[in-house]
Amino acid sequence: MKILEMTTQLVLENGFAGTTIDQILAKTQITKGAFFYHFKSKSDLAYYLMRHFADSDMSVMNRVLADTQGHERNALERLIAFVDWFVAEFEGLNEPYMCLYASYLYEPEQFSDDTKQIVADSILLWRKELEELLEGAKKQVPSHVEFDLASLADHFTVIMEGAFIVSKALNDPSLTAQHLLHYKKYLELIFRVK
Amino acid sequence: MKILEMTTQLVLENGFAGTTIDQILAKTQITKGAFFYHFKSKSDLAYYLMRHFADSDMSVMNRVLADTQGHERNALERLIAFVDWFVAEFEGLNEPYMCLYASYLYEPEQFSDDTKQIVADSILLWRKELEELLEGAKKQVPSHVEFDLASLADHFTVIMEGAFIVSKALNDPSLTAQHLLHYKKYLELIFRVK
DNA sequence: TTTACTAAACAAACTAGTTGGTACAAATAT
DNA sequence: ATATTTGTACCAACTAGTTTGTTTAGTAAA
Repeated sequence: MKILEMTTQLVLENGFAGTTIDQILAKTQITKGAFFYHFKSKSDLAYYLMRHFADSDMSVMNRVLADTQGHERNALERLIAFVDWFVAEFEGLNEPYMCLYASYLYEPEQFSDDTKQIVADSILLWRKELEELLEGAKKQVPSHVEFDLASLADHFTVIMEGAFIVSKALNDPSLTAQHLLHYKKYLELIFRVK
Repeated sequence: MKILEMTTQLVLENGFAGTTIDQILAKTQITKGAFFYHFKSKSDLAYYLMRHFADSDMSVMNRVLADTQGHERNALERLIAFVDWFVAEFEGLNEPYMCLYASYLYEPEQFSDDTKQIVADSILLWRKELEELLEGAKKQVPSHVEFDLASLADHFTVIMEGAFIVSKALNDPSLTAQHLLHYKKYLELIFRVK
């Protein structure tokens, strides 16, 4: 929905508490009446904003999983292709990407448990899917280095989120892709790819 | 200062825009008169809050740099000892650590350029010091893997910041140390330790 | 006598949310 | 086939409460 997408932009710039309904009205060109027709309250908006963001995020993840399914015979190649997709995606940006999960996590008192649960569930879904990719690679190429599957899966998300922050701090969008390449290199070293 | 430290806690829970001066007065047990005696405005507070946080951060970094100076003869050991210090530090926490840099970066419109510059400068100081540690290690143990010094230095900060977020999302303080151990393992693989 | 406050009242601006209405299309009744 | 009702989507103006910041008059101590 247009309102949700435009408001997400405002929230990423001002924080949720720092975004006023009047700002949303000015940006989306709707009236207060229309706003409260669609949302019971500002905190109701917070919930739908996060649902929308998480839905998009999950659908990107699933699309990339589907797109890399062609590599089925080679699990390690598929894992690398998955990471490469995001490298390419973030190489194409000309301003730092920002994530609504992180935005909400840095003002947690503003949100209901329901809303925060969406964040946790989304991150656990990234863990689950990456864990499967890693497991496949591990079976195919028994690694000489020991590692915990879930933790190495989370490490992808950790690097993404951290890269968004450092990119933003230094106003250098290219950093995100660079740090994903470190994750890729780490995997290659673990699986002793040449 | 007591006010700055307590207010930082409030800001990390509510965001800066979401923290009211009345909340600060309630928490610090000072009066409105005292608050405006110390700070010209709320945005003046934002600046001193960040200065205080960055000063603490830089002094931790410098203390750990000094503490690991005993390893001078072995640059790689010193680098690893530096990382290990933070692993130990974050292993000892029983609630997720949160960083004011990230907090400010996720509501950038709330702050003056001066304030945001402190964040950028601090991150660049981490880069500078880690770059030197990495350079020492590289000279000592010419690595078989190619890497960019600045980027691998930033990668430490990236992993820290990302780990704070994932720790917070899953409410698992132990994750931060785990992900720093991934950075350590990555360095060991790059420098073919073991 | 300057520094560091306290207590309380106050104002101007802002903010979330309400109210009472309109426009219009689809469903239902006559 | 026409009239009436119903529901959806919206608007403009208003209200109640909050928030930042000021002011004033006074206290305690170094």
